[in-house]
Amino acid sequence: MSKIPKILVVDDDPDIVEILRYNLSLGGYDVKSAFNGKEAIKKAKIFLPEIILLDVMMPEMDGIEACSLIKEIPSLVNTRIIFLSARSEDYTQLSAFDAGADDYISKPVKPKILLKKIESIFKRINKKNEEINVIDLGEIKIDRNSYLVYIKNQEIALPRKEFELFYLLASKPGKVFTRDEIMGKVWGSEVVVGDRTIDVHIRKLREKIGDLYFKTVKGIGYKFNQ
Amino acid sequence: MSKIPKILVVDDDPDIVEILRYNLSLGGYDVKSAFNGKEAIKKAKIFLPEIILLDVMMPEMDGIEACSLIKEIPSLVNTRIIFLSARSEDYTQLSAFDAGADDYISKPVKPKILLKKIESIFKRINKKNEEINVIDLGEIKIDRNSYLVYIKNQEIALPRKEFELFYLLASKPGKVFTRDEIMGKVWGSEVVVGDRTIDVHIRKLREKIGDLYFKTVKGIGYKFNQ
DNA sequence: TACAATATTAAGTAATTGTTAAATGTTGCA
DNA sequence: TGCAACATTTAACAATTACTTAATATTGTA
Repeated sequence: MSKIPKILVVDDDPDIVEILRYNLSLGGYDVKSAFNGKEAIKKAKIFLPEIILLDVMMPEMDGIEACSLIKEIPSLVNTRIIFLSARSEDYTQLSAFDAGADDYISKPVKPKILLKKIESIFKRINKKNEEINVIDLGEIKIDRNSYLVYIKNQEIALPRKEFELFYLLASKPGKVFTRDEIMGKVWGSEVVVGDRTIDVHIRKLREKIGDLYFKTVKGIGYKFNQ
Repeated sequence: MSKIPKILVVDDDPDIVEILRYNLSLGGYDVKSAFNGKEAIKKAKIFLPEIILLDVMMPEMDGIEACSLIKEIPSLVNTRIIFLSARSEDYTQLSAFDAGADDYISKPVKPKILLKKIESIFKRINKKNEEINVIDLGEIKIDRNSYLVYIKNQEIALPRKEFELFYLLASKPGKVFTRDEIMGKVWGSEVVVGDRTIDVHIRKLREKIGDLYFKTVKGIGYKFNQ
């Protein structure tokens, strides 16, 4: 599923391009480069990178303009753009974000920070692609954006663990989730909590959402029934 | 609404001034010129140009100094300054941007590039003035141009951070913004401030805008509800 | 039935957020 | 420059909410 992540580096200064390219390659990314806005757009269309590192200041077409144009290309709507800026003042940031930038890094770029930032963006990308933010089962809706649950159009707010548990079970109605599975996905595999914890949370859901929806499968786990 | 855009050209070399003036006039701009930093400031105050083309190297007062001074004149805060530099080395760029420059063009100036850049800057200016700078939710209006908020037609001035936070939350009513998200977008992903900073700002907003609008989603973040 | 698994409570513990006031930074102006 | 006004951040503590546990009751099934 996961191929090598692609990054396009754009800066008019060949030295900077080289430094970035070197560090990113070491980080295991597939890197290509461009030296001005026009070239960047041309290459981006073909290369289809997940991330573009874009210098703000470039002759001919500056980064902000390039960013605006890139954001209008359908095949690149999901491409994240990170600005490289010489200063981190408000003006630049604002223009950058107006133009559709997703983040920025100030020069001089420190390799560690760069890699960390890139990594966190990829994490974000993958997370976003995996998760569907709204589960809609007709009578019941679960909305990750607002962290709300709607039962027959009535709004219910759930605490985090309850929400996550509900979200998990409702993601596949009818499927039995084992206790281990629930533990791993809602609590994380490193957390150690007692056996009754899950039961208590199920109980709260039964209280708030409705008893009938949650079926115990003794010896195995739980399932959600519509 | 749109009158003829005004540009002030500043260079100690009369030939360059003449070339620029000629080309910009052809491009349909209202052009005036100055031959040193002092004269530039004097003329800018009266002429109120949208853009100033400023040579970096000039006798008496260099472009960077002039730029700093211009940026301090209230009536010229929105004026964009473009540097003309003989070389595109990092040092010059850095100083220039520290001084508040918005862009630069390296000499020799190619007319086509110049006009394109000027055009793109005007585009940006106009875009900025018109565009998404106003959030209108009926009872509540948030105007980025004036940094003012209107609640039931009552005007409220907010400090920058409070404004940015409010603007962010109100940009997607109902959406929960995680603390990380808020941190990244309002404070910048490189800034490190304590945990309570966001809470304090939320508190101020609740005080000034209204308690009900801002909902805490414990363990996740905050959301704005209309 | 017996007993292992789950349900139910209430209470304890932990984590997160709210509230202040004071410290620190900024900015504009005399 | 130095002051004054304001903005921002911090720190300490309070309040709230979430989560877990422990004790006990109940249930389902071999």
